[in-house]
Parts: sequence; structure tokens; C-alpha cells
Amino acid sequence: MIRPMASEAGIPKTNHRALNAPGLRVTKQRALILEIIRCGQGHLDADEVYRRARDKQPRLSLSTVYRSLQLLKKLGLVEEVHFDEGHHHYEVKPSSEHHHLVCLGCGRVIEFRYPLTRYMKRNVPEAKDFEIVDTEIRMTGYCPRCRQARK
Amino acid sequence: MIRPMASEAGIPKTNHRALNAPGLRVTKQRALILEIIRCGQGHLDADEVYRRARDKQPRLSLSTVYRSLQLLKKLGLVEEVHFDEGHHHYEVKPSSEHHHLVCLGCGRVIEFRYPLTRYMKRNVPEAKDFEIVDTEIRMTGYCPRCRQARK
DNA sequence: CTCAGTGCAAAAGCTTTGCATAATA
DNA sequence: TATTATGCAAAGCTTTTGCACTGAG
Repeated sequence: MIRPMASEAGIPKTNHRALNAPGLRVTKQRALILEIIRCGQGHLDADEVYRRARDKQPRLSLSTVYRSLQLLKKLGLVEEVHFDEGHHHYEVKPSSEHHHLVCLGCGRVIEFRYPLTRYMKRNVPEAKDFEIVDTEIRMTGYCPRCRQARK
Repeated sequence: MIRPMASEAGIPKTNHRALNAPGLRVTKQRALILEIIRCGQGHLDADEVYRRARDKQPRLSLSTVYRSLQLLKKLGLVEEVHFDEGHHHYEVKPSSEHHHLVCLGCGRVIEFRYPLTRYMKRNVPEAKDFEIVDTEIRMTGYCPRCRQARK
């Protein structure tokens, strides 16, 4: 194991600090959920977070996962991304802007960095007068491997 | 009334042609739903389509709306767009690429044209090897009016 | 006449909520 | 001890599905 996950006993200091806002309580559940998203290499949905969390805390409920995700979003620690239809995915709020390429063949998601907000503000007149909070691009298509397979 | 909608009796020729694919049948329901999206000035959700359609065809069912939207999407006549969470919106497949600015204050959606797919293919290395089917950008923020109001 | 499409009702996801109990500060 | 957060179960919303009937070609 490369990096220890939150154990029943101890909550990693970074997570404790991040969650310790006024009026909030640092609970094992929240700390674990944050830890899972931080270690999870992006794009987990609520159910995946739930399943992984239950390995450590079998009594955890799905509602708590949803409530925590909302909270983490509000705290700016986690970002909600929209790939397909149906349901949402969550990832750590990244330091630099990045976006997603989704393969329609294998479902793989490839991230790429691109300062699109800045670019858009410069090049799209409609965006100039907007105070932009968030930019989300989702490109769908076929990755090199699946492109071959389709021929 | 500027432009007549589909009436019980006659289905506009353009819609009839668009829907008349092999193995498919041109029904009043489909024609009406297509007409509503075409006249609807973009961004209708399934329920809004349903409500508008019932004015003309009170016996129409919501399932038919969903099934038709799926079909229109598959036929390439209509595009599904994802604004907020919860549910989808539909608009006529446009001839030129465009995207959306969503105001978090008033909910207004502003469209802007931008050939982003082309731009991305040139500038994002990860996208070069992808066969890109669709590009969707959604920028959220505050429009000039709401920006004022927030101060 | 035949098979695709419809309406209705029921089910299936995903997410939220009410309430009593547990746990943090 | 005073609230905040949790677990459980139930409800809410959007979307899908099964089936008998209708209607287009």
C-alpha cells in the first residue's frame, strides 16, 4: 500500500483541516469519503464511493454519501462532472483547469488540461460580460483503440 | 400566428420527409413532437414538450414523448443537451456548432457559436487521435444583469 | 393484413427528505 | 450538553419497460 487510507482511528491531518469549518463537525464518514475521492483517481460516482467506503465502514449509508458529496461540493473540495446522462461523477477540485474526452466504445475517460475559460473570455463576445464560475467541456467520440475495432 | 403548427389533419412536408425513414412510420405524435422542438426556440425538456404537445393531442402519453425524443436523437434531428443536473433538454440539431452559457442567477441560457471541435483537434494533443463525435461546452456564471444585482 | 407505434400502468434508476438515534465539540 | 450528523426507510423525479390495443403503410 503506497498511501494509507483513513483508518477507523485516525483522520489524515489534511482532510481534518479541510473539513474543519465553523459550524461543521469532522466525522469519520466525511473524512473517509473525502479520502476516497482524493485517492480515487477521479470520476467516481456516488455508488462507487459508497461501495468503496463500505469496505472501511460497513454501516455507512448511501444518504450520508450523498449528503457528504453535496457538502464537499459546497466547500469547494470536490467537483461534480457530467459525463453521460443518468447520474453524476465527482472528482477532487483540481488546481488547474481540465476537461474530459469520453470514449463511446470502451467508456474510458481521458483528461486533458486546457485553460479554456481564459481562452473563451478572450474569444467569445457573449462571455466577456459574463462572470464565469465554471467551464465544463465534454467531448465524446472513439479512442484510437476503439476506432480500429469499429473498422 | 406567424407559422402554423402541425394540425390534426396535415403534417408539414419538411417533418414528414425527415421522419420517413425505412422501417419507420410517420405518426401524428412524432410529427408534432418534432414540430414543437423546431418551433420551440431551443432547450425544451421532456416535460415541457409533453405539456405543449397535449394542447394539440390531449391523449398523448409521456412515454411517447420519451420514445420519440430518443428516436429523433438517433435520426440526428434533435440533440440532447445537459445544463443542470436532474434532467435533459432537447434542441434542433443545428447546422453550425454552438454552445451554452447558463446564468446561475436567472437561469437564462445564452447560445454562442464557436467551432470548438476544430479548435480542439488542432490544439489538444489527446484529441488528435480521437474520432470526435460531439463536443459540448457548458459555461456557468452570472449574466451582466445578475452580476449587478449581486453587488 | 401486418407490424411498428401508442397509451397506460408499473417499475427502475438516482437522489432527497423526515425522523429518531448517535456522536462531535 | 447542545446541536450537528447519521442511518434507515420512505418518498420524489426523471426515464424506461411490458403488454394489449391502435393505426400507418
